[in-house]
Order: sequence, then structure tokens, then C-alpha cells
Amino acid sequence: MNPPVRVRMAPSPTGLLHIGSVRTFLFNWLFARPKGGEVLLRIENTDTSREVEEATEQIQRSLEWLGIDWDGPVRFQLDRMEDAQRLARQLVDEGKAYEDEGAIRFRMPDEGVTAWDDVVRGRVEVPNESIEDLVILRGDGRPTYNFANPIDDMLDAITHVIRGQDHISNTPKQLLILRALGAEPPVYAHVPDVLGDDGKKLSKRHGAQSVDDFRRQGYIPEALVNFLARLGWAYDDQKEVFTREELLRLFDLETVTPSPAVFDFQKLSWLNGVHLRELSPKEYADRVVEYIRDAGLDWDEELVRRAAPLVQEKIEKLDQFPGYTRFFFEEVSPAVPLDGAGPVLEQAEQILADVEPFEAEPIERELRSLAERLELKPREAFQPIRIAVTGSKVSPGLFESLELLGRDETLTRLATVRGAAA
RNA sequence: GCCCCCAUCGACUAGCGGCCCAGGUCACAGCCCUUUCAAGGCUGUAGCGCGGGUUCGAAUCCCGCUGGGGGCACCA
Repeated sequence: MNPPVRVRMAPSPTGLLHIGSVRTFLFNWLFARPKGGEVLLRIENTDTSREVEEATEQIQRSLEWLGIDWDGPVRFQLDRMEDAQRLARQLVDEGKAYEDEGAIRFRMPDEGVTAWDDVVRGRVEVPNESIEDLVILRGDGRPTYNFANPIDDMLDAITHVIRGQDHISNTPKQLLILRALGAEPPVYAHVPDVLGDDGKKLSKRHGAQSVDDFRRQGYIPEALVNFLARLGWAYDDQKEVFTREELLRLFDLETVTPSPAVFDFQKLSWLNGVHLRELSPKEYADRVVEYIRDAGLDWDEELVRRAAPLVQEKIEKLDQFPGYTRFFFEEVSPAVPLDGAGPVLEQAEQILADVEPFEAEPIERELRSLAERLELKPREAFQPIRIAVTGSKVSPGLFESLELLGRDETLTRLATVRGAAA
């Protein structure tokens, strides 16, 4: 029987949820869930201000949107304040810690090495002489991070600590504290950082940073999760696209790379397009509707739903939707000159006035035969119509667009520009 | 200064001694398809940081160097 697994996701309540943290949390989640393990959400707070409360809400919303769930109530580092104080006194009584100007310091060994077998890095050894005696309790009685953290892990019975590589140097300290407390240390796994294209840690100036930023820019959870999982991990030498279920089944913490990875927005966008195209038409429309609403656009939902299928294959991020479909919802004026297009537009107008029914297929048939009669290449004949009706050189499929726009509106737009184009 | 971590195409990675004059994906370039834009198909450019070992044989193992990154708080 496998021992029960319990991991924890431990964000700092400072601002919005950073995408790098999300990657670490995702690894925790992907590691624990398939084993039937538990996932705890613990806020690493040092105070209980209004900001902490808001950030906590925000963090939960982001995780929910991503589909990363956790067990039980959200915990807070400060909840263990009294335990920390008790344990610190215990260490003093046992001679393992001592008072120093009102604070309590943990006594680090002077010789030997402290080592552990890191799941992603292998054996890591740190000479004890390089570790200074650590303040575990401040003068005001509050525990410091490197004391509160291992105590929380111990009391929560965490079996695997999967965290960012910036914690590597904290690990020997925490390990020594845990041993002094007589606790069985958890297994540690330090996952690599996520960097921007300049080799620095990903931040706002790289374009996006928080889950909210990505959401606003039209990325969907499926793509983000897939992309993040592939940053620092690969299943084999072929597979790039993973569903959440596949990741749950195939992810392996042991094969996570130890080297840091650069966040490639272009590849994320590509993946986003892939996952967007894989959604069912219904699901796709739901996402578009939600995005449009969140973007503050007051567009008719029914029309948005009908326009959605016309661009499912064309956009890779939801924020491109308005650009392609705005003409369905708002008046447009051609942004491009239509010199010499008068005849085509006039005849198209006549034809479109009579097509029955006013649907993509018959519309296409009639317009194609018009092009033939005029001895125009398809694009020469269709492009002016597209521009006249959509206001742009780029649009969803012309015939489907006309159908959705409707006969009346189509004819009106044609008539409006015809004069100017003559 | 001290400690720790990392090192394959521009990017993400496969590779765990011979199957690799290094494979896949994004990006980029060209071609095809095509009503625009996409999507799709095909082709191409491009990489094992350097130096020593070990070995019949090294991208793969060892050492050094160089280059990145993190840490050394009564921050988390």
C-alpha cells in the first residue's frame, strides 16, 4: 500500500496570483491527485489585514478558474502562532535554541553536512558551517518564516513539499529544525523557476504575470494548464497537447527538469488556439460569451453565440473575437478604398436582393457565378463585398457572414458604399 | 566574500555510452491549399558553452573553467 500523500499550495497573499506560483501549485496538484492524495491551500500570511483577505479571495478565484482544487478550508500560517511559540520554548528548554536580545535563535550545528534527496535535483548537500543560527521567534513573539513553515508542514502532516527552487537554501534550515523537533521530514522537490525572455523572473513587464492578466488576454484554462505543465516537463519526444485528464494520468514529478524555463507567450498562444478549436461548438460559444461579458462589451448574447462558430478556427485568443466580429454588432465604414468596385457591388446587391433562401450556400453559388460572368477571380470579386459589408479586409467566411448579417443589413451596407465606390 | 542550483536549435524539450553527422513542438522562411484571415499539408534554416579526462566509443560518466540563477534578514 502506498502511504497517503498530502501536499500543500502555499501562496503569499501579496497581490494577484503569479503564474510562476500557479505552475508550482499545478505540479503539486498533478502529483497528488492521481494518487488519491490531499491538497491543502495554505496562505503564508504574517498579518491579517484587509489586503490579505482580498488577496486570499483572489487566489481562490484564480485557482477555481484554472480548475485546480484543494481540500478542506483555507489555512493560514498565523493560525499556528501559539504552536510556534510553544515549540520554540521547548527547543530552548532542550538547549537547542537560545535567547538573543529578546528573540530566540535556533542553534545550527558547526560541522558536518545537511543533505536530502530532492525529487527533481537528486542529492543536495549543504555544509552546516555555512548556516548561521537562525532567529525563529522575533522579539515580539511572532515566528519567522523558516520556523513557521516547517511547523505548519509538520502539524499538517505534509508528506511532500513541492515548491520553487528559491527555497532550496531554506531547506537545510527547515530540515534541521524538523529533526530537532523529532519530526519525520517530508520529501522535498524543488521545481525550477519560470523566467521571462530576458532570463529574469517573469514579471509584469513581460506582458502578463497574474492569472487574471492571462484571462483578460483571452487565454483559457485548458491551454494555460497544458502549457505550464510542459514548462520543465515532457512526457516523451512527441506529445505536446494534453488534456487535463491526460496530464493527471501521465505527469511525473520525477522527470521534471531541474533547469529554469523561459515562458514563451507565442507557444502559449498556439496552444490556446489548439484548445479553443478542440472545444465543442456549444462550449466554445459559452467561453466567448463569458469573455465578451467580462470584457465589458454589451453585445447581444444570442448574436454572439451565432457568430462564435464563424471564428472558432480563426482565432487563437479570445481577445481576437471582437476584432473579427464587431461588424455584426456595430455600424462599420470601409477602412479601405473601393476604387473601381462599383460594378461588382451593384450587381452583387441585385443578386443578394433575390437569393432564396438567404443562406451561405445559395449566396456563395450566386456570387461565384457573378464572378464568372464578370471574368473576375474569386478574390477580386469577393474582396470588395467583404470590405463593403464588414469594413475590413479580414473577416470570417464571407458567405456565412452575409447570412448571419441578414439580407436587409447586407443590402443597406452595400448600397451605402456603392455610391462612393463608383 | 561564502553557500547552493542550473547548462541540447531563438524558445519549450527528447536523449539517461553505441539506435544521434542529435528527434518533436513553437517561432521563422519557402511552397501547396484557399473568398480574406486562419486552419491544414509539405520542405527548409537553426543546437549538444569551453577545456581536460574515463572508454573501443560521450550530448550522455568524472573534473575544472566560463556563463546564468537563487540564497546568506527579528522578509516570505
